[in-house]
Amino acid sequence: MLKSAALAETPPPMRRGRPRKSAEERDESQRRADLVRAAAQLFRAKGFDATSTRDIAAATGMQSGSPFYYFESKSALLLAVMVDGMAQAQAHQDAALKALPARASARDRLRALIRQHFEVLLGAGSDFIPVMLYEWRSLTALQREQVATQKDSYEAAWMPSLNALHRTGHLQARPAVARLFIFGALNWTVQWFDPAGPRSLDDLTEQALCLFVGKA
Amino acid sequence: MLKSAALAETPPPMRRGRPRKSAEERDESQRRADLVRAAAQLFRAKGFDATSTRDIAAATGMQSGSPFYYFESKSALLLAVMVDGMAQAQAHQDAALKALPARASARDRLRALIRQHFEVLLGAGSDFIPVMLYEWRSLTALQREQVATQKDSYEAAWMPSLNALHRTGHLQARPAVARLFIFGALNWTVQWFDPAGPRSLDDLTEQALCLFVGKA
DNA sequence: CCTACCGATCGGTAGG
DNA sequence: CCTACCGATCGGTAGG
Repeated sequence: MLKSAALAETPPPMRRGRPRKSAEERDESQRRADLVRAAAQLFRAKGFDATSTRDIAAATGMQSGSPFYYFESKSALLLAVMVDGMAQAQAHQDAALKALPARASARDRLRALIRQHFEVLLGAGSDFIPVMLYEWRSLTALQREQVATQKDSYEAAWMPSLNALHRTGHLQARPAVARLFIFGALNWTVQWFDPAGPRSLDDLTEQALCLFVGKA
Repeated sequence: MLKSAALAETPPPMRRGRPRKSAEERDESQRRADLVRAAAQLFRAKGFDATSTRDIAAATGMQSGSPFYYFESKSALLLAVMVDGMAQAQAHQDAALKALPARASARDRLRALIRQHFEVLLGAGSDFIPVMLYEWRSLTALQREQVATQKDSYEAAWMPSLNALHRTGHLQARPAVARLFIFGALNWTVQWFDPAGPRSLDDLTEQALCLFVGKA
């Protein structure tokens, strides 16, 4: 039962009543979350294939066979990293849009989207999305569909802003292709951005905005 | 001797005199090129770690141990793919720039650079550069330096055009950051572009140009 | 180049 | 969750 929940990755049921989980349940889901976090970090640092389930176990303080108590396969663990990551990214994006004034301009909306995307991509402890971007290949076709649905919904939220900016002539490429190029430009930053370097995420955001839709 | 040549990856010496290579030498360098091409294709399709040297041997019609007669390690084979790929890309880029009219505008120069980059990235049988872009991690630090030098030189050729377009106000982001974003946008196309799809490389080029520096 | 082989590592499982 | 283990695969080598 725990194992199938791991696959479907639905958040815990959140019933209204008081005693939600026994102590053991909380322990188990905590251990499970530890595994996902350690996996995300290792997959990002060394790649999926180069990371052994023993590495992940050790990073979580377990013995070699124990991750398979929580996940039915190494690949299910990878899926969990991606699904959790996309769910977090979507939540952040929703919050960022909701925090915007109702009459914010398309430019301001795009800025907010770019800024929060950088946060999720380059912020401290953000290994989930980079893993999703660079380890597609290691998913089965079925798993890929599942994550693709989340990704499509995440990216679709950008289209209203892009369409509006295209209408006003600020975005000069066709919005559908522009979206692909823009995500490419932003996602590629994980290859070169140095959090310890001189550039801030705010600066990066402003430069990206200038590049795609010009100044002011 | 063959092995060290494989590491340094210098093209065959090309002496002036007549009998350049014996038949065996030509055979050997042909077999070597076969290995590099097969490796590039497999590394791209399945990734470096998921490709065994046995896969590569089989794709070249050899037995399992034979690739090690030509390359001292699997990693040396990966390096060869990248070094050969960058050398080809650089040659194409030089040719594309030389084919331009002497008084071509900065916009035309950038268009030519983008167009030829797409060719090298997405054209038929172009597995070398995608491998270089997505298998960095599998190189040793020393190997990485070697390829980085080639890549720096390749990308440096874009700066005059970007600087000029910045001066005239067509490129609104700082050229140094713009270059990073632009290569991200272009390189990311290997993730989504379908050569069998409706979009042509010419169309893609024009849309990219519009996105970064606007129309006309 | 092939044949035959080695040592190491890996994902995964049984049984508790 | 741990212990103990299996079968498979892999990079690489010796010896011709």
